[in-house]
Amino acid sequence: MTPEQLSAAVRDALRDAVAAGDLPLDPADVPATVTVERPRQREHGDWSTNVALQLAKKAGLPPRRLAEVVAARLGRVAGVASVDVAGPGFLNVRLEAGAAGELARTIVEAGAAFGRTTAHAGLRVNLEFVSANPTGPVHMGGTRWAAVGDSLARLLEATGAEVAREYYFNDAGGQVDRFARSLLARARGEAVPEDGYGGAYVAEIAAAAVADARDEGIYPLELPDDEAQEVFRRFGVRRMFDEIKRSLHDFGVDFDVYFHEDSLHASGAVAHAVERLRELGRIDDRDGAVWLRSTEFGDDKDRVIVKSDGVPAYFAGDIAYYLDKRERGYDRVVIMLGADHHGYVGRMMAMCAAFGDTPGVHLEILIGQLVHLVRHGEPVKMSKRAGTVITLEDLVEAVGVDAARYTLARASVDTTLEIDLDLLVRASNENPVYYVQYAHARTANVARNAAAHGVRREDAFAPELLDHPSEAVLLGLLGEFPRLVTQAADLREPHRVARYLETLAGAYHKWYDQCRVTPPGEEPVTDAHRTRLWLNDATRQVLANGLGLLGVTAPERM
RNA sequence: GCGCCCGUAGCUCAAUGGAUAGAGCAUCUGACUACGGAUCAGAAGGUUGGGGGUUCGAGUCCCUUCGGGCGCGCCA
Repeated sequence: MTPEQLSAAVRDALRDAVAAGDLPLDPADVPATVTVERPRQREHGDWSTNVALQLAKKAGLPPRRLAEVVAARLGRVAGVASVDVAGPGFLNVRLEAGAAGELARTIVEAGAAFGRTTAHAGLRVNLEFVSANPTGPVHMGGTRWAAVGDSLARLLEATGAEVAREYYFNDAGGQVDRFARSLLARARGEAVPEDGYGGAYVAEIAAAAVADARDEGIYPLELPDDEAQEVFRRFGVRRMFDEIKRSLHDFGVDFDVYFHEDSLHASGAVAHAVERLRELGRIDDRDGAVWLRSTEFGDDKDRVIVKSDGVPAYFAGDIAYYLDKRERGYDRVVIMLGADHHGYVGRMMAMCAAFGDTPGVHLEILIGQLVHLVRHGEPVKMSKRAGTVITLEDLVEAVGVDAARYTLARASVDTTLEIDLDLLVRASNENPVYYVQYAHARTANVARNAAAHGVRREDAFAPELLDHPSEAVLLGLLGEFPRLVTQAADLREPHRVARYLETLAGAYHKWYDQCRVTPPGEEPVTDAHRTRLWLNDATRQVLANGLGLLGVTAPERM
């Protein structure tokens, strides 16, 4: 019996009790879906619901009385072994071993599809993340978003949504000019300007840009400053961007769309967006500039979108970009930003409302806290100027893709994450990812071993034999997976998947320690062994599916 | 000054308003001549920064206070 089936059974018991006149409730007050959860304490049963506590006030009954009425009816449902009323009015349900064990076959037969839902079927989501400027390699903040964002995309896809992963390539404006000047200086063997970019990569990119230009018959070092700078801007940014794309690809993250800020201006999208806002009456012309009256939509001040010198402000690009995404047909525009950009949220939401959309629905902005690095017990000071930035590639080189992605994805983005580089490098085997991966490798090993000893799934499936306490725990966790996926997608919290996998891996290791799939020595193979192989393979499937949602490999051997 | 995020075990972090706040690491004690010991069993470790409030029930919601991080431009 799945939790969904149990939830429906509780609801039906409530409805029947109301219809029979046993409960003084309006039928409309019976919730369509009753929340069923796994109690923390095992003694509280396989599943628990607080529905009696929630309905007590409406029914005008003490919660326990109401719970007892439901318990009497629920106890007669096939597959339910017992129902207890506990504490202030919780209903604690125990399932019969056979009803619970059936899940093992359900999972094996569903395969990779187990955990996929239709919760967001039909929803078109545009998910923008990383979007690091092409003036340097991806640093830790961007790396965190790469891991979390890609995982969120996978989660949304698993719940039926159509997701576009998008990267906003910020190639207009002053930062890129400063980068070009730095490249030029390095190519000439000079020091970079005061406001420029340091770091060894600048010289490397500069050299590559010179080579790329030469291939097209251009020799920037023989050109006057302004022309040379333009050459470095063009070739240098392209090189840098290729580097960024490659490092993300090696990290397992590929984008569907790389959107160039430049193109918004070239295509007239900025002008189009301003025109649209003007039609809607959201625009003021003041002091020679064009303003968005964002204060009418909750912003703390109005915002300039075209400066008095006629140049669009940076914000104009974001406005045009948002409108462009909406016009491309996305129901949800989700943008992931670092905490250092959270001051931007107010004007973005105001802009969304100014277009007549609903902030928080059509536009969603997820703020992730920064990643702090520690080495030798001291915070690592990072400076783009000094070139002491720890990059995505540094992290991968230190611990590998799996451990890096897992470490970043297992914490809530609300947490300012602290990563100790010494610990990560020296004790990388202690990363929880190995605990989970080892559980998967172990399931594979158990299956190999079973095959070698003639334990075959197709010979028997007797779920009532999965009656060991560790099997009840394992089955309960396996049954939670689809709801966990939906919850993690709804809340935009991929870290819940990682935490779940750690719990599942723990339950599996414990089960492995207590229940054998292959009989020891010369003992005969029984239906219990064969049925446990189903459970082993079901666990393997869920571990693999879960790791897949995090973009982490599920190894057969370690 | 205003705004957002955070404060939970020695450390890094979990916990839809639910029952006795959990993992990993670190520390200590145990377990295979049995499917891989990257495992398992156990011990120890907490006034969830402090104080009020709402609720049958608060780490979670509200108010207040302390501490930390980040932001508040006709920069991008």
